Amino acid sequence: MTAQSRDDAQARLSGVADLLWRTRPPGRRGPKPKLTPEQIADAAIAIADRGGLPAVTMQHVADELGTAKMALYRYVPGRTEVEALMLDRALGTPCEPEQDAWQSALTRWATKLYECASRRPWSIELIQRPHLPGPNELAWFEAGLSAMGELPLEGGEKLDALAMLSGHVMSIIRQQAAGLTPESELAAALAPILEQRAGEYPLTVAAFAQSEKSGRDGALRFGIERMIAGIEALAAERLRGRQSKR
Amino acid sequence: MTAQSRDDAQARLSGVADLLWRTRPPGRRGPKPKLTPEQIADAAIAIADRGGLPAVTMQHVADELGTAKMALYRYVPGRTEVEALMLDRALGTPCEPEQDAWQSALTRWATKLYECASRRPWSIELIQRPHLPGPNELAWFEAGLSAMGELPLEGGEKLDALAMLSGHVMSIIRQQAAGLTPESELAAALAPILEQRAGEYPLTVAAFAQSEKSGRDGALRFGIERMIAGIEALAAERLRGRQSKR
DNA sequence: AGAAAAATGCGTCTCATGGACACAGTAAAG
DNA sequence: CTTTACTGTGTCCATGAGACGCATTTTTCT
Repeated sequence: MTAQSRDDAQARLSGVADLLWRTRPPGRRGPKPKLTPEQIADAAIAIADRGGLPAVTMQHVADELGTAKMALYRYVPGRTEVEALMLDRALGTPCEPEQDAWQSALTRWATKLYECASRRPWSIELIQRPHLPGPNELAWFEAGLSAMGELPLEGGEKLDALAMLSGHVMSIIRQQAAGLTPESELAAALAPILEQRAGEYPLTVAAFAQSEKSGRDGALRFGIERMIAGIEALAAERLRGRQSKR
Repeated sequence: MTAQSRDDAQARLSGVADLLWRTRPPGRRGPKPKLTPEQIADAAIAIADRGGLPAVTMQHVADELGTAKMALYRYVPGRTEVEALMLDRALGTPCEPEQDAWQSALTRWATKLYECASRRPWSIELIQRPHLPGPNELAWFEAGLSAMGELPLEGGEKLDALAMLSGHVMSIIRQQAAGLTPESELAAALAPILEQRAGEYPLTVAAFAQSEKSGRDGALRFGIERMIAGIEALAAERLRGRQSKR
């Protein structure tokens, strides 16, 4: 990595950090700002909700707000930062943790994450690229850890567990956005290929046929349940180890 | 959806299908083609390996091959199709399934997938967007199903299990690409924020501290093991159900 | 009050990218 | 040897991110 590109990265990161975490001094002199970074983010979100992430261009955002494109750059260093703001606003604050067993708390956490993110499929595109997490993202993290309260795992393992669960949620949302429903064009294009080459992919063809017949739609739940069960097995193992040491 | 956009989608899909699944008639008259779609894909792969997906532009690919940009369009409808070819070539064919217990077979499958995809981080970016799967991608699928051979699950559940495992693998690769290692700029930018706001995110701070101290690096393995354990629990449940019915 | 300083709104330019189109050259088929 | 399908590529256009400069507006300081 060149010194140049490292400096660039640093500059970009501190720009994002300033916006997300508000280290900016409140300007004094000069004309009143007509906009705020938040308004810009909201406009961008509105556009993304209608036309997806690719529709979010500086021009469109400016049109949405009724200003000139270049005016936006007074409030936001560039497109990257707009996306960072969009993401953290879209995530929102996680809901309060109710006090119950870690199994149901974690399940609820993952389910809520799903509900929240699947309302804005573009948000997972953003969250899955390298980025500095914002306040809301960290709050979700904190909430997840809190749900695992008395679970007998190390800190690092809890982080891994959260990564596993959130990764699953996002992967499912992507899958749904891709439209692997039998009606989608994608499935329509794949069907004849699969049919023609059934010999080469016998298990795949069989599995899809069986899955369509029973009309399954529980990939999200299936994954969450298996993961919880897997964590439960580890926890049980740990407890057993503890007892035998005694 | 408008009729226009549906037709566009159809046309794009059939272009990809022709390339990936070779339904093209071999041309006869005229000059010999100087290139093949495969060469183009390989050039694009070389570029992506060096500079990531954004560096893959038609211009760069043409430069790499020593031809003019517009020459590429004789062999490939557009950028989308180049990416589809890149992906399927990058995936390669999955390795032969050895005959052993489904647990180790599935674990090996996921691990191989990891090794293969983490060599080319850009491939997960491609595989995670809506696309028509190519021969190699389907072969991986088939291999995964074959690994689950005698596992007492329905077809749909097996699909869900594969989605869960592959989702985890991809999520881990993304995480590593983002560089959440303590040396990365991203971590360096996050650290002071976390420190300053330790009060708001106590569990997060604690978990990261604990995880750094023990130097954990097993997120991939942790997830795979938990998932296998979770599937195992389900399988055991099924078998118990079967026996009690008898 | 008046001047200086600081901040804003935004027009203009540049550069990269994907892709449409046309035209000339080439090699096989009749 | 003409016809014809197919190839290589130069030209042109639309769209997007962003640098830069300038006029304008407020606040602060003398």
